[in-house]
Amino acid sequence: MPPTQKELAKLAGVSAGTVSNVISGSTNVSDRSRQKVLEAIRVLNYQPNLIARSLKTNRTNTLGIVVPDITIPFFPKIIRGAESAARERGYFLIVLDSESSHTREADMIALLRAQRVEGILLIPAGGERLSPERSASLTSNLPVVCLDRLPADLDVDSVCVDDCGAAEMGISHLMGMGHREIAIITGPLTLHNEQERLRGYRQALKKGGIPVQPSLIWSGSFEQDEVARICQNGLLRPSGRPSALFATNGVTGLAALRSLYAVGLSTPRDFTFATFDELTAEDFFKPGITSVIQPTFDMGYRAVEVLLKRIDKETADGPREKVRLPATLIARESSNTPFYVEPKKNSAAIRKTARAK
Amino acid sequence: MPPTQKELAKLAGVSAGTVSNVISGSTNVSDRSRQKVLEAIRVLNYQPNLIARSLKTNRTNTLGIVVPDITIPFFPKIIRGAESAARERGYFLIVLDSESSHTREADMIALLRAQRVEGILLIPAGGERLSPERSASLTSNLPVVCLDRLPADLDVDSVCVDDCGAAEMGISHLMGMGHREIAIITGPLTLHNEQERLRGYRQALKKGGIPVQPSLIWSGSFEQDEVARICQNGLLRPSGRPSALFATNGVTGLAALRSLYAVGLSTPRDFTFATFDELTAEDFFKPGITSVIQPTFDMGYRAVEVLLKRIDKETADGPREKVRLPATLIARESSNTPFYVEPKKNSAAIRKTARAK
DNA sequence: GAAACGAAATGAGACGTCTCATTTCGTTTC
DNA sequence: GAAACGAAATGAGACGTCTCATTTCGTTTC
Repeated sequence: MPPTQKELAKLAGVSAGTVSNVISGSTNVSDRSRQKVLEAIRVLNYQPNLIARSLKTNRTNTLGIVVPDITIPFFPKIIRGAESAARERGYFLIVLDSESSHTREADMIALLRAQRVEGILLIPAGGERLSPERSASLTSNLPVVCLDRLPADLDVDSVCVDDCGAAEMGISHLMGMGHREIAIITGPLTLHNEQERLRGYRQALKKGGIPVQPSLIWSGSFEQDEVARICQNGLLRPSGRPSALFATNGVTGLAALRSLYAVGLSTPRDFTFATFDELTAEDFFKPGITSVIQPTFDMGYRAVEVLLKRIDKETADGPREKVRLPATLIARESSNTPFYVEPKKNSAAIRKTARAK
Repeated sequence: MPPTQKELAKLAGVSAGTVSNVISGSTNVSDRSRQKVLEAIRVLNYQPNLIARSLKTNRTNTLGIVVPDITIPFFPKIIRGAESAARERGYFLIVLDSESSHTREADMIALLRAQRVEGILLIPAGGERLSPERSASLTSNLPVVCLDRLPADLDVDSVCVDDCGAAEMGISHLMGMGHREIAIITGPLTLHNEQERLRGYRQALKKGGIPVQPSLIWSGSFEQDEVARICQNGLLRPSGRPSALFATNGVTGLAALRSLYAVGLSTPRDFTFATFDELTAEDFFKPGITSVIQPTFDMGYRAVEVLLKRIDKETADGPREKVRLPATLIARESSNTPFYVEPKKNSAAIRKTARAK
């Protein structure tokens, strides 16, 4: 059994209260007593029992983060940022994985609550929703900051990228390269951020005076097979293959690339491509893939800041924070070739690709 | 404040002891009392305070895992396996990141210890070592299972891949394709597993009757710049470029590929390549990269099994377990072209590459 | 040197839970 | 119906820490 303060007190020849005062840094301790206690700590290799302390102080100095799938590289990057901010402020961060299941997510939150964490960072799972009452009760009296994906029906603090604007930037880039037939493939549209990104697509087209074609909106999934099916369907549209494809997240984007490669199409030869998120080892992909990059570290970092503000009694009553961070576009080979459409000769548009060089 | 058992007792009209008996599942409770308590739990939305329970029972049902860098995809996969095994047995898993620093690793372990986790999975940080006494004291009275990287000076339970055998398999594969001048690039050789993989290299060459050339052993690093320097140096050897390169881990392997691409060399055109570990989105790399794949999920899963065996009073005294799991080789385009060496004509070997159609 | 004062030290009590010895209760047996 | 018995319920005490009211101590002041 690890040593306790009582044993320290005995060894140092002072009372247990004095030991506690030394450890918690009270000033009303004489140098002589402090030295004796510190010596005892050294001798017994004492480490405070944080569990007992938490029980008494009702503080755990611990935050929790629940992510949908820790094996998707996007999330560990956010965790890194969150952990950094937490540590700087003297908090621990417990990482849990909901495996993209709302049920499991509820379990994880209940667990963190039972562990008496002081607040939670939540990247909501996709899939089936809990009833609103259920999810409200899960987080009642517990500060929660949502990251990346925002629950439609919950009014909470949140940190994410300016999804609409970021998508618009990506699409504008493609339009700037001369594309007019730009398909978009999304993740599940039950996710709020996916909806926003789709909105950004519409917005960009509108600004560019290009009509939105329903046959170019491929509303998608995170599943490889499903994405493959969607791509196949999309390619079959009567007016032919689009010249460019934009994916609203890295998982779907990678799945789409795989599917298209599988049927013999490659970028940039057969289609121009850009995607949300950095595909891992992106600078190594041949060809390089144009990406809309989210500031993952900052997202985690900022989210902890917002959460701690909510936890702090002084500032807990502030208005809901909705942090929107800007994304960055990195243009690479998959999209940086200008694309020209010849003036219509007959009903079928004729496309040609001209390579600069 | 969340409701307590005392409040439950008041509402249900029974004593606090009975409430506790219901919650902890004792049998000596009448159905009538049990129903009343359960009803009270429902009404108050009671959740047990795990902190208070832990203080009393001296059990936390929590394990910790410390990884060097959660953003390296290899580690989250291990975490997934560990979390799975832990959950099945009713344990929670706290994930911490040592950021490859031994000092920070020590802090993380101290933290977990103060949190009174029941055991630790440790993937040791590289870099500067702590003194043996220090690291021994860190883990005294606390079950620890080391994963992947084994500390040379600590006798602990461990789970890792058969590093030597796995490397031998990779090298044999290259030899089987006709290569005789095979360079190996490693991570820091302070890591035990890197040493073992290098040993596998020597062993494979020995069995194949090929002499080991010091100029083909590029002892390396995880840092991109350092790896680039090492590759450059390696290429300058008097007897010319090796025909094949084997990397002993994914991080170094990816860095090496980048460096070589940067100087205009590509695989498989200019050199044959294989590496430990799956490079993320590997099936998407062009060309596909031959990999020695570690059973990451299983490693995490097995490690928790070993750890729990050590925690369980019944089996805590068993002999040290040294689990060695087999790796798998997946041959892809970067290495699956047979390579022929023409019989020596003069002192300088003439190489030629024949591509099977 | 007694009184006054502030600093230092003490020790009781509590955080929410579980355990276990003790008490209460209901049923069975003769 | 009293005695015996086992099941059910109770309540005191403890886990290790912190807090805070109280006490002790040492120094200063007149």
